[in-house]
Amino acid sequence: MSEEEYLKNYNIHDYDIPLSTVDMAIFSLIEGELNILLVRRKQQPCKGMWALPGGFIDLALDKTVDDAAQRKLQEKTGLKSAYLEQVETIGSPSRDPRGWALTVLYFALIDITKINDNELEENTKWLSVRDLDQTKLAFDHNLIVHKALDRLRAKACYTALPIELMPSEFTLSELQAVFSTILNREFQAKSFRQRVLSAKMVEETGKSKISGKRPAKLYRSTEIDRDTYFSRPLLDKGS
Amino acid sequence: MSEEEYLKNYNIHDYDIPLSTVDMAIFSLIEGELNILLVRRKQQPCKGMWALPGGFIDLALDKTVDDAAQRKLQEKTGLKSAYLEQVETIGSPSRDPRGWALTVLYFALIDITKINDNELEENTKWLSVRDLDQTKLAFDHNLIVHKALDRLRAKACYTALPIELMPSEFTLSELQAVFSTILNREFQAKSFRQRVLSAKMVEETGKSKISGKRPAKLYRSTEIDRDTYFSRPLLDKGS
DNA sequence: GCAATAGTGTCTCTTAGACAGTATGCG
DNA sequence: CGCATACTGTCTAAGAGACACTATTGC
Repeated sequence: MSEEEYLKNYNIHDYDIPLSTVDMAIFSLIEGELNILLVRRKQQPCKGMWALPGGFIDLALDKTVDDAAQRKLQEKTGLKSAYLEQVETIGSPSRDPRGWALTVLYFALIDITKINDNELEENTKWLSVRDLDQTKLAFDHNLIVHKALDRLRAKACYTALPIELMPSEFTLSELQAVFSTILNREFQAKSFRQRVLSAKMVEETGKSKISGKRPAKLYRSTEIDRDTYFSRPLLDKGS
Repeated sequence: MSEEEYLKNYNIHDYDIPLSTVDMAIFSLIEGELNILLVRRKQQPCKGMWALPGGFIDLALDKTVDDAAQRKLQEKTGLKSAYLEQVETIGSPSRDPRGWALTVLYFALIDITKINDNELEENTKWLSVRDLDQTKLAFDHNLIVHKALDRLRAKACYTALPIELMPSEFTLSELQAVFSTILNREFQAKSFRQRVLSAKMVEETGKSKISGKRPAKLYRSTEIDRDTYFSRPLLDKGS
């Protein structure tokens, strides 16, 4: 049989295949806390429960899996661009009552100041990651949100990824506070500044932020930051 | 409508969903070279071409995606255990002529001395990764094998992962040679030994390997190696 | 002894962390 | 001025790389 004949007779609906979704762990910083976006499920299954934003890959709309993630991000936040990274794909027959379900988990880091509150859909809320363990989410979302968090924390140890959570201009004290929040440890101002400056992860804007006390220089992120590593990792194995 | 009613009426075959596969980049060391396992496709599509081992997730056999990867590994190599890591999930409407196809890519690191050659299926071969670019593989497998290689190389910069390619006992000179092969750079014996020993990635067996010249101490991998980081990465950004 | 491979002593350089000290704003 | 926050000077310690050196085998 030729490939052509084979394809003519091939019908995907003849096979049992998993249902395929994308789930998004969308993180932002609100009042110094790491938050994650949740949506209340409007439809069965798990109707009424809080869940990660996500949904089926749309074979007509999505040219890649990343496209599906991008589309979900835009549907829920209105944002066309943000840092997006695939974390892991999880599948099992028991995680969705409809059957063997496979989901591609992404995390997104967004600058909360870019969000118009009126662009947020109804039945949508930000939850501090501190409160995650007291919140029962739909499906296995409690589990997978931790996978996304673990990835974010791991990457924060050796890259400047948390910069993606910042507004376009920020002070180094603010950035240091963000790393402290994510990694749950304190840093010395001297060595923190040395790290991010010598790795050229940020550059001066020339402007300053006047906030009552001594003005702080404002920085912006450079282009080269996503896969720029610290010369030594911010070891955090202990905590 | 209750969840129960909803599920009763739900039929996955009513929807257009991607076909879902697992692909395996199985690496081993043969004569000091990193090799990858390829199989010649027995069936349409791409019949007769060399491809990564892989196949459909079997909803009856596989309880997780990792199970599917594990099953494929065993079918092709006979190995029940090996280091297995999910790399990335790739999907698009064009990568498989049968339709929108989603594949979960894994890499496996195996100790070649554990393979019985007669357990290898027919139409299976090891290819040196050096020769990959001269070999046209089925589907987008040239592309995705590079994703697996990139992951392996990135992890070799900061973890002891290449130990998984070694036999159960090995000398530090041999291990150093493996890192050199993978990362394509030389290392100083002094600092290399210092790194792996101080990170407690290996321990002495008490035995020695007599290979003509001065005997070399034999080491085995410790339990803690997979996510143990070097205190500073083996920077390799240049090459 | 010699060749070859295994493994070490020691110096230098870079960088993280500690911590005290200086700088610059406001009231 | 005092206070708070921003930022720096300087010392110490750890670890990586360079490289010469020693160690242990077979022949």
